[in-house]
Amino acid sequence: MNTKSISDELLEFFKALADANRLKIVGLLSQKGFTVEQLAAMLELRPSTVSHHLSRLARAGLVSARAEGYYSVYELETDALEDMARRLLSREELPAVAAGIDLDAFDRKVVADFSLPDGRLETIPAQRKKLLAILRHIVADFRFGSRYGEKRVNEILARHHEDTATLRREMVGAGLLQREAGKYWRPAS
Amino acid sequence: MNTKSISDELLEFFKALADANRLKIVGLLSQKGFTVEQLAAMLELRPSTVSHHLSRLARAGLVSARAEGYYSVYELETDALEDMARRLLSREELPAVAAGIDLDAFDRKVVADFSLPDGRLETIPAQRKKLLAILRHIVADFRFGSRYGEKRVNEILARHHEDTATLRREMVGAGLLQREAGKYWRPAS
DNA sequence: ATACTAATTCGATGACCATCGATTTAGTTT
DNA sequence: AAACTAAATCGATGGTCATCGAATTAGTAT
Repeated sequence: MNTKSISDELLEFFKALADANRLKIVGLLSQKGFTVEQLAAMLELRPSTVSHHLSRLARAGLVSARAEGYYSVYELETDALEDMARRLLSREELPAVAAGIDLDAFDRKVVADFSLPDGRLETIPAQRKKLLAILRHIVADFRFGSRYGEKRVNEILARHHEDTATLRREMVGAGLLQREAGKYWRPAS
Repeated sequence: MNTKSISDELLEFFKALADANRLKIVGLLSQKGFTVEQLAAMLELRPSTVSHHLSRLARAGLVSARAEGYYSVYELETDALEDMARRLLSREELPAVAAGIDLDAFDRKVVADFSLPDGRLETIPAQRKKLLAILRHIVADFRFGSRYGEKRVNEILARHHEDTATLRREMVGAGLLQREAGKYWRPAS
């Protein structure tokens, strides 16, 4: 309600400029101010249409109106435009747009696709990317700092799939579990 | 056909980013490369939809694909994005968008609105802005460098409207004609 | 106060396009 | 070669929005 999110603001900005006639309006206003009538004549549009475009540009903060006698003269807010351009260069803005998007959604989808109703795996995926997603899911059953014997490891893996040998080998291969002297553990990070 | 105009290029750019999901895609790709599948899972869209979005972004030069095993990994073309942002700051780009737009269209429309079929004025506009448009039109009948007597001035003005006194006074008031010692001329510039 | 005028708002219409499911394509693995 | 899979393409559908004309508003001039 109150503060508009960064994404919304960016979106509003791009949508405002994503129209040929609005781009032309901005181009014209970059030279000097114009009235609605003048713009309508130059663009061969109806004043009502131009008014609509100007209000969209104004919502995005790109233009502002100044009353002058009969007319209202519209002018370009060059500062707002430069601000936006600079923000695009800032390298912090774009990642912010993706903030809040669940990066693990893919893993979860893969797990769901390969899981039976009881939570066990129907099959072990052959494709590398999906196998890794599954393995990342399984490794959550191991605690950091604990050391497991091979028998205990197999018990845990068996909750997901009977082929514990394959799972164990892949877990180690992917670096999700480490092994030394017959003991397994989950490496930090 | 050959070269895409500056306006078209800018428009393509803005339209590519004027969609919430495409903005999110750009935000995600600003962190690392992703496959169509992964993006689809994260955005909760169908792969075909994501593919469509990516092709639009690619048309605008904002992303590119790299084949990797089964998948094609999409990556952000950060250079293209920075180029665009810099162009927006350049202060030469926007006026170029308006290039080719007829700045005199307003004047011509006013002249047309107030002219009778025979080319003479129906009335002299009361509004300042429109009166000036008419006067600028009429002054084209006077040559630079010539000096006109009042009688000759009236003859020329009478081609447009019978009230030559008003026209003459307004022309001088607007600075379109200058007068000294009973002679009139059209000042340079 | 009355008349006039530019601008805005409103309702309707048509075009564009985001999205989907189905199909096809390109490329990989066995 | 055959089987498989991610991605791309296609056709259909629904929603958004540019555009217009008509009605309304705000503000100026007579």
